[in-house]
Amino acid sequence: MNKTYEPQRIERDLYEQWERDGNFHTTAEAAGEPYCIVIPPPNVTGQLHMGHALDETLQDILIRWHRMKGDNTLWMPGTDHAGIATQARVEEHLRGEGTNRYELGRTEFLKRVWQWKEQYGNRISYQLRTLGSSCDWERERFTMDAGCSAAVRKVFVQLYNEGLIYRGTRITNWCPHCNTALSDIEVEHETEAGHLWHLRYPFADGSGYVEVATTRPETMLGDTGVAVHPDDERYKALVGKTLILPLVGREIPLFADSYVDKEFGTGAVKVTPAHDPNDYEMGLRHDLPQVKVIDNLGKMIDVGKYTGLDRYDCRKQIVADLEAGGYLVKVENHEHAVGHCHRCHTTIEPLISDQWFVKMESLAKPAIEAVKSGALEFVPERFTKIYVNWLENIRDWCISRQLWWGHQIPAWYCDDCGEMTVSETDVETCPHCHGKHLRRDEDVLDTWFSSALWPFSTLGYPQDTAELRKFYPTSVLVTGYDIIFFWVSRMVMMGLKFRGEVPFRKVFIHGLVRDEQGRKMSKSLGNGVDPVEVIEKYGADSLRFMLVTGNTPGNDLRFYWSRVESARNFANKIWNASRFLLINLEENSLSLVPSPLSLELSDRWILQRLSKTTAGVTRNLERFELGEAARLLYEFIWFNFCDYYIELTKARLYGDDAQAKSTALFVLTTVLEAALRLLHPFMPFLTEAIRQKLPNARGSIMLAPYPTVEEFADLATDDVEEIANVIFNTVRTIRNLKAELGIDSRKKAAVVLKVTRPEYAETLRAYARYIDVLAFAEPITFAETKPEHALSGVVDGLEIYLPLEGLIDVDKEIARLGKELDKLRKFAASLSSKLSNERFVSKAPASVVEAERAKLTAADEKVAALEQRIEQLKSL
RNA sequence: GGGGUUGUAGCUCAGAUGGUUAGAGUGCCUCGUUGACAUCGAGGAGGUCACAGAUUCGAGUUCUGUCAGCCCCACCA
Repeated sequence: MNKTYEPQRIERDLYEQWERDGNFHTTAEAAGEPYCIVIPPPNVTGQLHMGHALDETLQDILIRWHRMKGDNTLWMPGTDHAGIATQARVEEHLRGEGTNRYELGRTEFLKRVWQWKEQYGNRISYQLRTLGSSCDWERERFTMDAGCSAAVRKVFVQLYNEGLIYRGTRITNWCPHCNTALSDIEVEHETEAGHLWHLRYPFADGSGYVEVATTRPETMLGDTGVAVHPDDERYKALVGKTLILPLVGREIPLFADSYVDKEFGTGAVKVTPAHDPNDYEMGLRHDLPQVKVIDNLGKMIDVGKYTGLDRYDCRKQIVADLEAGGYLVKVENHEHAVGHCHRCHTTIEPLISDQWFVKMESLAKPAIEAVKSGALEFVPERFTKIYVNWLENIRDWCISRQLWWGHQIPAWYCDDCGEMTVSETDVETCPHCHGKHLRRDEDVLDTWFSSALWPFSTLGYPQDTAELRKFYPTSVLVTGYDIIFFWVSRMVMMGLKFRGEVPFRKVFIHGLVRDEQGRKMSKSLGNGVDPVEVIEKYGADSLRFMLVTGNTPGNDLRFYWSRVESARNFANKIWNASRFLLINLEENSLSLVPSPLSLELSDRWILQRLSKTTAGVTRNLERFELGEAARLLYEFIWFNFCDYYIELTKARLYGDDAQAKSTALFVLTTVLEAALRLLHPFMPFLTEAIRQKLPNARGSIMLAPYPTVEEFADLATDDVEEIANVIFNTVRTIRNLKAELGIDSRKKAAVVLKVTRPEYAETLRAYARYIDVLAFAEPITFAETKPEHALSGVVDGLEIYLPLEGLIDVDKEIARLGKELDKLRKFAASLSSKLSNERFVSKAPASVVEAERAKLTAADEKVAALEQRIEQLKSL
């Protein structure tokens, strides 16, 4: 066994062993309560980033914990076809080859995307493996595999038949760069510094003009009206008159609509129904023509000399021309929210086009009901509100995308009779006219449409499979807060609609991983840390431990290399503690179970601590407080087991008493083995590697039972924490005193103890050797008197003296003790004032009052001891 | 314009149901190479828990307000 833990040497082998042995796999028929998590499918051609690493780690912890608990545990893996992202990637690649998708044609292009998928599709799965993710890889799915595609078809057709999917001409968010429509949530609004142009629109009869204000002057080419508020006194008399659109010469009406805000700008709004969602609505209300002046690529069309200009170049030109024509009144600075494409960040252009939509209202209602009834729970709870608020204000979902990579919409148009047919199976003959001239709708579905079905499509839907019956609803969904709207809410709606039950009982939400400065990790900033690199350097366990500790559910966390190192140090500490045990086991080929078992104080203490740690870890896992659970383990292993317990076994291990030796080895092994099992969900590789070397363990740790308090009930019988703490406090005090005098911590010092609390006397005498060992003291002397030339300290129940004739500066010692005394007196005073407060004594629970009294007694004892001591020193 | 969230040691963060003299990691200072571990051990400095009120015997923890930061949602041109 090497002196340092080297994860690189073992992780791959262990993972392969687990996978080969089928440890990740389960069946619907297996024993145990079903516990299932479906993975948030990463982009099939993407690569692992820190966000995945966090997401996977949390899931793997829950999965491994439940598997060890004996549940029938399934972690369903898979990938997402990621329509726009993947298509854009391949298109970029084609550009490098000097071609494009239009040149290739749809069929050939799709072939290329599938090839691309074959080439890069496994990368992410293998990267997940390096993290230790215990997914049931035999069941790996893809959103465009046959089963998921069948699910998509079935759901689409049923929703269409029920009137919940419809096709319509609407104004939608359009990305001129991606050249497709987007749903509302794919648009990111950002406030930008822009301008407000005030323009003059003259009346046709020459009786002056109306001044309008706009942030987008170029759209004036498509204006078909000007609107004012019906109650606006400034314009009341003018409503109904005709205006002449500058530069164009078109006659447009001045009309009244209550949408207009009298206070904003001039109170008059130019109306461009084809290029603004609000204007579109007003246009419908007032029967205005829709004049389209911007095309799908953001270029001007059908506008004379402006035709072909990019929308922003056109803006400059228009403003110049308006100014030249005397139509520009003024330009103001104006901050306003502008929509950008969620993927490429291009400014969104609202355009009128034919799209497919899902009617959301009736689907949203049960999804809201699900959280109100408790069928679905968010962890942390605050995300419930965000979810409900979004669903309550939901608008129809535009699901068609003008892409080629994705689930093509199953709708066919007949060129003979003009009818449309929506069908689960491909249509070759028009059911209306029996014509053969059918064209399939070219659009594909929003990627999130298939993701919405993920919890049941991966379990076999539309087939009625054993898995679906066993594991649906799944137990927990683990995901970031950034996709609650995109994904979580839609899964809930679809799950309720098509399975009649929520897709998961709980949603465990986590935050984003940020860089050291708290910035979001992003490609463009180049500040992302590659988890694969972290794993190569420090091992998966260190990365996992770093990701899960030091933060709290739902909150963002920062990535620090120093925190990875700290986790690595922890791994190394465990490695070396294990090495210590293994070395000693080897040197003592003793029976592991001593007979009779003769536990001493330190054994009972560590077993008690193990039992309490088990309870704490379990409680925190149950509450999804994974970081707290990990912290408890860290403290137990490092501070209790390594710092104290291991040190205390050395006397026995290096001594001659075979039975004592055997007991120590037994307890060491028992505690370490249990701690490894407790830690396994967090650090799977290290714990497996070590446990395989232990004599009292067989089989993989991942299939071993998770520790319970009951497991240690026979060993951890009595609570010895109080006396143990007295001993440890004594140790700390002696160490302090030595440091005070500049004595090397490893240099042995003589120590005299004066026990003031009789109930401690016997135990302290019996275990005084613990103090020798931990504090590097000469064998302890017990005395009834206070040695004169000595440093002194007090802890509950005893006084401590380090006799150092000749080395003690009495005045300095008096001053030091005086300071100590002051602190104690203050503490005692605050306690006694609290206890003399009648309302405290009468209203606080008896146990609290009792505890405070005990503290006061102890403090008073110490005060008295210090006072005596100071008097004694003064009299010298 | 709504909603959420954060403000605790130099830095990053923990602190269930209100009740130890408020903790950890990291950084800093002083010591330390007898064999589990220098990826370590011992000790230390460092915090009026953003501010102001309220509730309570008791508030880092509950409530209200203020200030500061971050995030999400939203069709004022």
